[in-house]
Amino acid sequence: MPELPEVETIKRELAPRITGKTFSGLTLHWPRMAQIPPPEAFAKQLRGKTIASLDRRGKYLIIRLSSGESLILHFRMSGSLLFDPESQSDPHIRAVFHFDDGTGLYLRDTRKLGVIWLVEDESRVVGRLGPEPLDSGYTQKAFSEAIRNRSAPVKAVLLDQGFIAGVGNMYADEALFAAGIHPIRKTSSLSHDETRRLFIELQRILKEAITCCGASISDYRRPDGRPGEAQFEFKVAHRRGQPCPECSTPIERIVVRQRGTYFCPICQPKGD
DNA sequence: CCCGGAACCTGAAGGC
DNA sequence: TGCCTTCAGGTTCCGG
Repeated sequence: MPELPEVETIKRELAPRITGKTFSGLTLHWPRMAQIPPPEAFAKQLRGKTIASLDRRGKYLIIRLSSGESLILHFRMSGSLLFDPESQSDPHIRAVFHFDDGTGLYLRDTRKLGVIWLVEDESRVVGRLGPEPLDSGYTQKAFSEAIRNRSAPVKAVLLDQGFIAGVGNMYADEALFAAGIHPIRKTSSLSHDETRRLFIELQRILKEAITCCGASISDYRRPDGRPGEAQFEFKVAHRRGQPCPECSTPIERIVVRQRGTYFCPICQPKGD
């Protein structure tokens, strides 16, 4: 599931390979992925345009074109963006972005939930996102003040893309474990020290996952097809029943806001 | 406003 | 072994 570290990895590894290339066509095997413009107009609008730079906002990959437009992709649950893959007839390839030098970008997405846009105004797509957790301008003080103004379970607030951009299920669980906070604690009840620890640990977890090139727990792959390795650093995420690395207590799984949530009942006390 | 739930999807896993 | 059900989760939308 591509979250911030996975999309950041895609951006970093893809940028040197495709910057400067010109789109010559688009094959949409699953047309419904095209949001704006509609599928029948997408290829025509993209053809002939050149890639100026790559960027990321939250879990969105932004491919900026020299025309001023932006090609934006969201991988949702199972998407990967492969550059000239070995198996170009893979049945899970849902779209192919062709370049005029014969190379191409292949969007592989088993569950067909990924979406793409081609827009002049990026804010139509990413305009409601909250701050970037690794933005140097986003301070621990701003995070702490904002999160204490909410009253929902802290896990739910971390997943709210309008509160903070790019944090998904895996890294929310890892950050809460590292900060020693139970996922269903109300944010309004968190102490100043707890919100400070949460901010610091969230940043550390995300940075380390980027260093590991993301987590390949299911379909996610890097543009060259190799898996990431951040999943080997997980202490609670997807580790139900396995011993906590700190205290050996079995990791538990509960459901918070319809999402599987992994935590250590000893290291992350619920309190009252 | 806030929350729960459904829908979108398919492959894997679990139950009997 | 095999059929059927459930689950997985990012986002959006709908209803209470």
